[in-house]
Amino acid sequence: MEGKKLDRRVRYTKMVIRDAFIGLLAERAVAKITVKEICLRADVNRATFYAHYRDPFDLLHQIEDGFVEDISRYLADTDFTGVEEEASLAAATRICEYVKQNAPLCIVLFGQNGDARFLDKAKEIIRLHSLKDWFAGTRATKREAEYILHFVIGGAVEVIQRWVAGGLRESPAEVAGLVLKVAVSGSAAYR
Amino acid sequence: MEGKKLDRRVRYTKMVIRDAFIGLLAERAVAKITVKEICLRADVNRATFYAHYRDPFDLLHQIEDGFVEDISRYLADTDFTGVEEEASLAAATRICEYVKQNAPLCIVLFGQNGDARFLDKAKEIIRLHSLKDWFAGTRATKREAEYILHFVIGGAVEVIQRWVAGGLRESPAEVAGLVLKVAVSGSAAYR
DNA sequence: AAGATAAACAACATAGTGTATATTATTGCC
DNA sequence: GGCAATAATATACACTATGTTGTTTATCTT
Repeated sequence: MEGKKLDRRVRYTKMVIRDAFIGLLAERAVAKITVKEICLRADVNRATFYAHYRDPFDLLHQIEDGFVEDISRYLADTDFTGVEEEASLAAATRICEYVKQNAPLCIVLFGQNGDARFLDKAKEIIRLHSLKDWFAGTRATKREAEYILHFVIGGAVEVIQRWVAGGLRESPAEVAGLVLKVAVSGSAAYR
Repeated sequence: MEGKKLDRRVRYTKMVIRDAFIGLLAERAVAKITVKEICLRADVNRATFYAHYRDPFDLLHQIEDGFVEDISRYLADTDFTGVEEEASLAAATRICEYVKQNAPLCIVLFGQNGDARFLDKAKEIIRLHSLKDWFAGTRATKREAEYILHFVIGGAVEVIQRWVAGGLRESPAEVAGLVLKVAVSGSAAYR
């Protein structure tokens, strides 16, 4: 995406702004964070912030989009051929692994101060990567099938959120396994 | 909750402020809405706004909490004795009915400009009303059971969100039925 | 080393905030 | 109906963050 390598100064500036912002985001919501604060913490001139971002929301969205792009690429890089269910499990595990690897960022993005749009973006990515599998061989109507897909992804993301909030105590494989099991067989799978 | 009857003037003022705010919320997120705008639209003095609310977030949270309280009371008023699954279906249907009855408000609260915390509150309410049922007779560990519950509620709310966003085309009973079916038997129920 | 580019600095007009005061209008109640 | 209470208004205020601009300084690329 980023066509050319950036000037070291730019990279540095963006990094400190980003870090300062994420630090603040751990404390409160974006809406309560001012440009002034970010710059004070990052030790960067306010005009410099405006040279790179429109406002704190723009910054947040860039961070979010970067995350979504990364995870999307991460999934695209993997070949999920094989039995449908095995492939799905592999994909789910891989997502969980990515989350675990990027824990510090995920904690704020999925946490109390993250915004709803990010979650929607994340869901959409997962949706796109699992669509083909879920639509194959269903006897549900098209509309039902869509609702089911939304249900499953909504549930999956909810679980990942809880997993992150709880400190990532289970392994990625465990979480993925549970999610997939419930997604396929429902809560009855545990009765 | 509201102990005493309010002065007519107060009721009127709160109503116009609320309406003006919801109108604005249909256009953009809370963070982008100013007190000034709300007052201009509501034709109310700015000082009057501050007499009732700290800021637009406070207003939003009051609206959200009112919604959650209402739905909570709505559920509490209903007796859900009977077969576990029947009772769950009745509760789910009732929630969907409530949403449909309050469609204009739900569209903004569940919509693009709603905040993540509201969804969390809503999920928590549903959780509290379904906890007893889901924890009964499971062979899952406690931790697994909690994840499953979160999964199901996350999925259910996701479906309701889509249902609202899509214009409430299905009946409450249909939506509730689909949600419950997937929750219990998973996507495999439709294979 | 030289030219290019980005950051720092400082200054500015603007807009919204939150609060306080005096004034006017409406309400609830005897 | 009249009156005390209370809410809303009009207005003014200091304050803070915003977004922008022009200039200077530091750093990068070649």
